[in-house]
Parts: sequence; C-alpha cells; structure tokens
Amino acid sequence: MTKEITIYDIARELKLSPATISRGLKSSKVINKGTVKRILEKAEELGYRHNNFASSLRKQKSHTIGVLLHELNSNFITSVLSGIEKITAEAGYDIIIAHSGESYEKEVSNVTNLFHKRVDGLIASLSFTTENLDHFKLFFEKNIPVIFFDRADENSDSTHVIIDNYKCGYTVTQHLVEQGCKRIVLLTSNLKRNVYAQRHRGYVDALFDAGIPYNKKLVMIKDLGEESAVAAAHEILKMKPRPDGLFVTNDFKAAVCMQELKRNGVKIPEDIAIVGFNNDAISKLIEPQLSTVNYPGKDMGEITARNLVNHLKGEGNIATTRRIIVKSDLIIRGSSLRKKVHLPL
Amino acid sequence: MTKEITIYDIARELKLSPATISRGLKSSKVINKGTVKRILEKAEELGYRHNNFASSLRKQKSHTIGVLLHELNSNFITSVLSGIEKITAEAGYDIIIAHSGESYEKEVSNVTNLFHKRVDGLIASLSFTTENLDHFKLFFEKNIPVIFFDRADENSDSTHVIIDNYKCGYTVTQHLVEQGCKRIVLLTSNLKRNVYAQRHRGYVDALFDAGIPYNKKLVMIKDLGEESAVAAAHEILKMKPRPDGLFVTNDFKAAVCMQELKRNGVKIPEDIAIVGFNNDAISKLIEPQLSTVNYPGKDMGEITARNLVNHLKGEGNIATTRRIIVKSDLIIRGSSLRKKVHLPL
DNA sequence: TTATAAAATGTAACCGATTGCATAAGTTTT
DNA sequence: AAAACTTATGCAATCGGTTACATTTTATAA
Repeated sequence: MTKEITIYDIARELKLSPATISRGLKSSKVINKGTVKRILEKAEELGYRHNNFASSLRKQKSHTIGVLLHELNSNFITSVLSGIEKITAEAGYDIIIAHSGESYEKEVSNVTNLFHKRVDGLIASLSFTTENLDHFKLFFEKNIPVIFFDRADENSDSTHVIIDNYKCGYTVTQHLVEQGCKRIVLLTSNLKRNVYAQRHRGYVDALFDAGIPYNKKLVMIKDLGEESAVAAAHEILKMKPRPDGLFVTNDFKAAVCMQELKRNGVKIPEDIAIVGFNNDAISKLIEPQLSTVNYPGKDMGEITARNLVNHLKGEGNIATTRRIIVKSDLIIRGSSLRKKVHLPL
Repeated sequence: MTKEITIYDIARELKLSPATISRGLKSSKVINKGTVKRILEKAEELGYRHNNFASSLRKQKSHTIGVLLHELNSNFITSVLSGIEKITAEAGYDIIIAHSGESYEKEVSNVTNLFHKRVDGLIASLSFTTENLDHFKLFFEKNIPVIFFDRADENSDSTHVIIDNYKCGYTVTQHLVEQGCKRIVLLTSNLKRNVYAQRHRGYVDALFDAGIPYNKKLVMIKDLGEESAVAAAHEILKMKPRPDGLFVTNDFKAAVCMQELKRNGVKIPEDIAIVGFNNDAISKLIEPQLSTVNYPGKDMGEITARNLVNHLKGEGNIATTRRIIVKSDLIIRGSSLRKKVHLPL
C-alpha cells in the first residue's frame, strides 16, 4: 500500500500553496498558465489522484447522479441507460445504478441508499409493485431533483418523461380492429402503473370508437413472469368463443404466449392476431415476427438526463416542467398482418 | 435546502462529545447501552444522515466495490449481477456498476474512473476488444484486489472465476457428432478472448477424437452484432458441400443465424443441427428451441463476490487462488436433436 | 514616477466522521 | 482504604480538497 499523493505533496515540491495546486489542477483561469502546466506535470509525475471524498465533503456535492431502474434485462432499459450515460458523461457526472428487480422493498432501500450516498439528482423508473412515492420524500424535502421516466406516477407533481401510452394502446387496438379482430384480449399488468393504465384506457376507447362492446373478461391482468404468460395462453384457449386478437403489453410475455398458443394449434395471425410492446430484440426473432410498439429508449434516456443535468447546472428548472412525451410508433409485422393491402388503382 | 444534521448537533443536544456519538451510532460495545439508545433516538428525531464522504475520507475506505461489465443486455450478465448484489449487500458493501459496451476505450476510462472513486475492490469482465491488462496496473500497484469473471486473461496471474469453456466446446461438438454431423461450422468471436479461444480448442479436440479432419474454412470469426450473424448465415448457405452442424458461441447470434437459414429453406435440425451458448431466454422462444450451454450466472456472481468480500475482510486471500471453475452443462433441445433415442429393451 | 487596477498566489477556516490516547468514574481485589 | 481494574466518555488530531478573503506581484494609467 503506497502512500497516497495529495495536493500538499505537490505544493511542497513546487514550493506553492495547496490552494494554488487545487486551482491549478482544475486549470483555473486565475492561475498563471505556466504554473498550471507545472502543476499538472508534477501531479502526473508523482501519480497524484484526486480525492473525491475530500472534495465532495467540502463542496457538499457528490457530482453523482443516481439511476434507479425497475430492471436491467430488457433492450429498452439498456437503451435508456446508454442514453443517460451519454449525457451524464458529457456533463461530467458519474452515475450509480441501482435496480429494484421489480420489488418495492428493494426500491425503498435503493432510494434510501442513494440518498445517503448524496447523489446530486435522481433518475428513476418505478418498480412493478410500488404503491406510493413516500420513499422519495427524503429527496423532495431536501430539494434534490428527481425525474421519473417510463414508469411514473402521473398524478404526482414530479417531473416525468414518458411515451404516450394512451395513444399507443389506442393505435394498437385500432390496428387489430382493422385486421378484422372483434374479440381482442388485452394481456397486461398492474393497472396501478401508469404505463399499463394508459394503454388500457387506449384499448377501451379504441374499442368504443370502433363500436365494439368492452368485455371485461377479455382483459387479463398478470405479472411479468414467464409462468403467468403460459397461464394466460391457456385461459385464452379455453375462452368461448375464442378471441381473435391479442394485445400483450410486453414483448417477452407476448412471445411466450404466442409460443404456447402455437403449440396448441392456434394459427398466428389467422386465428389470433398478436401485438406486443417494446420492440425488444426477441420480437424479430420469433415466428411469425411480432408486431410491436417501438419504444425510443435511448431518446428517453437522453432527454431525461439532459433535463436533470440542466437543472443541476442551473440552466433550466425541472420544477417548471411536469411531463415530457417522447415519440413512439407501431411496427407492424407478421404476427398481426392479416389482410393483403390493396392499393386503389 | 435544509441544514444537514451532523454528529455535532446530536452531541450538543445530548451534552455528549462527538466521539461518543460516532461510536454510539455504530452501537459500539464500549458505549453504555442506554446512551446508545438515546443517541439513536435523537439521530432519528433530528433526521441525521451519515456522511459517507467524511467517513470514507477519514477511514481511507469507500466500502464500495466496482463492477465492470462488458455488457448489460444478456440474461447471463444480469444473473451474474444479481449474484454479486446478493453477496455484497449481505456484506454491507455498495457497488458501482460500469459497463464498457464491449469497447476497450470505455473499459479503460471506466477502470480509471473506478480507481479514482477508490473502490475497495473490483470485479471485472473484459470487453470484447480488450488487448491487455495495462489499465488495471493502477489497481495491481496499489494492491487493490481485482477478480475477473467469465472474460478473463487466463495467462495473467490475476484471480478469475470461469466455466470450463474447453469442456463445453468439446461437449457441444461431440453432441453434434453424435447427431450425425460431419461438417460442423464453428461460428465464434475474437479468439483473443479466453472464452472463445477455449471453446475453439474444445471444438478442435472433439473433432480430432471423433476422427473428423479439422477444416479451417468451417471456423468463422465474427463480432457480436446482428448483421454479422446474418452474413455468417449467407456464407454457410454458399458453402459446398453444405455444412450439417453449426455451433454458435452465443445464443442471440445463433437465433439470428437460424432465422436466416430457415428463411432460405434450410431445415433445422435435419439439414443443419444448431447449438448455441448461454441459455438466454431467447433460446426457448425460437423455433425450433435452441440447444445451448447453460451458464450459471448467478453462481458465478456469488462466487466471485464472495471471494472478493472475504479477501477484503481479511478472511481469505485471492492472491493465493488463481482460478475457480464453475459448473456448466449442455441443454439439448430441438435445434440439434435429430435421432430418436431408442432405449434398449 | 506614483497611483491604480489587474493578475497571481497565499492564509486559514471549513466540510464531518473517526480513533489513539487520556481521563474520570465505578468496581473489585487485597 | 489503597491499589488495580473496568467501563464510559472526552480530547484533539487527522483525512485532503475548497474557497472567501487577504496579500503580494506585475501591468497599466495618470
């Protein structure tokens, strides 16, 4: 364990004060250019490394942003992450990633932990089972900025970056109707999560506008696991009359479901047309390829991070922005495309 | 921005010294039990939060472990992560996750950053393009422990946790031979990475043992992208005579490849039997289901983290352990199972 | 050449928890 | 009742960088 080099060591060697070294290391303009050069060279020579603890302690800033994710295992979330990283890195912030694994308890402990770590700001996506935002109070009270993305509480005053889930739900349902579906199952998750609630509303309204009566029995609320997707498929198989359309609010679940339906002799999209959600890699690899809603993860990540960074730098204020909506669109593939499109001659 | 509560505030209120508060907050046995209780209650009452910066500065320990990943987007890696988290959390360590996105430059900057953040230890998996371990020198020189998992440099002295890639390569190839394959393509990546090099060696030896001549043209080295998997499929289609076996060292690539082959009328497994690697979720969802090698991610994560934590606590020394091999096994599914197995009567 | 402003550097007080050593009070031993 | 421990708490230095303010040096204006 070699001794650590500090600014005092550099100061001694160059016969300067620690203050000058501190400023010089940051290439401050108040320090003579030549001096700055000598300081940087000496620092390099001695193997100096900046002490974040001392710096953060004094500045009362960690220069770190916390990122709280509900999961890490989807294309979508890793795209968001890369967007966040790009922006925060450019702005010189470090990030600490915490993921809740969809568990409310873990989310609470992560939030508390990030709070104790004194992150300067927080980017968060709520877990599947989160019921309220009480655990974020710590942040709100101390005015530490928090921005939610994707999974947010739309009723709270907090700033959030989302897609128009209502419109997506509407568009997907409308698309299935156009493909001739009359009995469309919605396989979704906890309606307390804004993303699922809004998609559900879109589904309901699209059916209404198409003159198709809403049938509560066709809405299935399941968790995100593989087993529940298999179970859902079996329920669908037992329904009489058999549904002819299926809108699953998650690609993985849609894929599992489709597989199970196919195994039981259901033809996709002829018997049942299916649309997923998220445009995960999997959607292009299964057969038939899955129609889905493209989620602009990277954009969401960049927008979210940029807002937070600007706020931290004082060039903007997230408190004045409540909601930012990012574009998303329906990708139609084999799992739902039934009719040949005839262009008018 | 409310003022932060410190141990001095608590000390003043309770008419005790800061030293006693500091000890009391950790429920030290040298402090009277009643006093500890009063301290903890007062801390709670005032909304005290521990200052990691001051503590780390003084203790010269961050109580944080750096985790350097090559990517985040696979089942395997997220399992590893959950294993690491489980163990480190139990031991009271925080983790900082950095991922290189398979880029050597990013890896270097991440390693440097984690070094400056003064992590107490590092868990790492090398990026696809990493050529040497020079950037870890900082850690080695200061005796900060580093453990590699999965992607490691097996020739260096560093401690690493891996699976027996040689055996896996051998077993997969042997399995394909048993299925009647005579011309087996190996679609793999950069042989400088130990994982790919070892699998390649296993492939070569299994062919040799089966009396099948090694044909260099059947070994295709490609990067990890989707495009290169498609390109590989096309090369295979052009080969004469057509290969009858395909071993892809990555499930995603195997899936893309299989899709492209099927599109071109190749029957799986009759014309070409395919085996992937990693047992990603995707392997069970495509058709036919993909035979693959199960990678015990969570186990690897736990073992790696446990070794590091024990080392940090002084209850073990990673310097004495060079290599830990975790069990893995072949999962045979539809993509490679050709012959009906006839049990002897 | 002196007055004045600008540039460069220094002084010293923080930031908040930790811990070796000292002290004080209480208990047991002789 | 004095000596020898135990137990509980306090003192004060330390970790290393930052920054308001002061001081010195240098450049420019009068």
